[in-house]
Amino acid sequence: MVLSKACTYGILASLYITRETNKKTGYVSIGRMSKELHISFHFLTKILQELTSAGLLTSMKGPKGGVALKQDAKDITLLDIVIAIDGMELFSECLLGLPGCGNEEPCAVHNEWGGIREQLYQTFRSKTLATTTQQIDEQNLRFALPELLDS
Amino acid sequence: MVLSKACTYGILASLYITRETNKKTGYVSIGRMSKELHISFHFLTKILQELTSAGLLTSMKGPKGGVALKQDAKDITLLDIVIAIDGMELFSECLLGLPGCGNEEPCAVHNEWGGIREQLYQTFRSKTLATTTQQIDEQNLRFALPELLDS
DNA sequence: TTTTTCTAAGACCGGATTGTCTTAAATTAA
DNA sequence: TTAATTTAAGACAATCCGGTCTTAGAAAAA
Ligand code: FES
Ligand code: FES
Repeated sequence: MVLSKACTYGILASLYITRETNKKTGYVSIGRMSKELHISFHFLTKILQELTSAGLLTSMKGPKGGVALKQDAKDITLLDIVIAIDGMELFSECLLGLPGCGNEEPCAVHNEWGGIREQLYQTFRSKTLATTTQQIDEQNLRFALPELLDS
Repeated sequence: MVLSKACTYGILASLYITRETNKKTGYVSIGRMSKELHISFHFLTKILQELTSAGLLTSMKGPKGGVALKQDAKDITLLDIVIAIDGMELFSECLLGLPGCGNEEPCAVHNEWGGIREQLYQTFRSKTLATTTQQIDEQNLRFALPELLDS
């Protein structure tokens, strides 16, 4: 898996928060969010805490509490979220697992991987929460896990 | 990590076997290989068994035994090795972890990820053990883990 | 003030991956 | 035939990740 599950959940949750913020002001309840995205409440809470301590979200306890974007949606990129949860490794590591990926000691796939990795980086960097939620609305894109039906 | 550690070891080992085969004929000792690549002998053995049962390698027990390529080095691609160990998931999964990646129900990064994923696929597919070892020799590329120095 | 509704924090468990070890079996060499 | 060398197979431990649960603490509502 390219991104950890925690990271994908963090992205989906951030998009959800952005969309809710567009509708009404105030904090978004984690409980409600976990139900609508079909993500475990406690697990989601842990992930959002990471985003909060990374300075991307703010939180408020108590009734009417929840989480909210700390910055404007157009100033937070998907890259910010990826880095906050998974770190920078994806964008600096050798595809063959050799230590110290770089042009000094390239491995057999370094040339190709360097370019691909850069595209991945620019993709995340160019997508802000604002532009991405706009695309979701305009093109009816998916941004939530499906309801899991117990057999 | 994009590829599992087992998968990167499998690629490095396959390249090693190919290079040794170019020098002399016969089987390549796993014990010697594990020493030169600095990969745990038993772990490497397990990985090579997977490649053997996938039909990419053959093995022989006893003195003068070891592993050898089952097919010609120009007929085995890095993609064959990746698929044998990690499977096809990398090349079909949604970057945001949503089930059923496809054009019918795209997520917010599907367009970009689709192209990037395809480049990754074609990179592995276009590199055979023969062409890759040739590049390694011509360009002095890395293909082994560094010796780990115990502090 | 008291209760209710929330997030914060962290202990805890299960499964997958990584890595080690032991034993068995096959082949060669003495 | 016997001993040495090598892979095969699988048990086993350690670590990480995903996920659950419990308790604490803050804020609002009653
Ligand atoms: S050294 Fe391997 S990808 Fe850069
Ligand atoms: S649906 Fe997400 S990458 Fe294809």
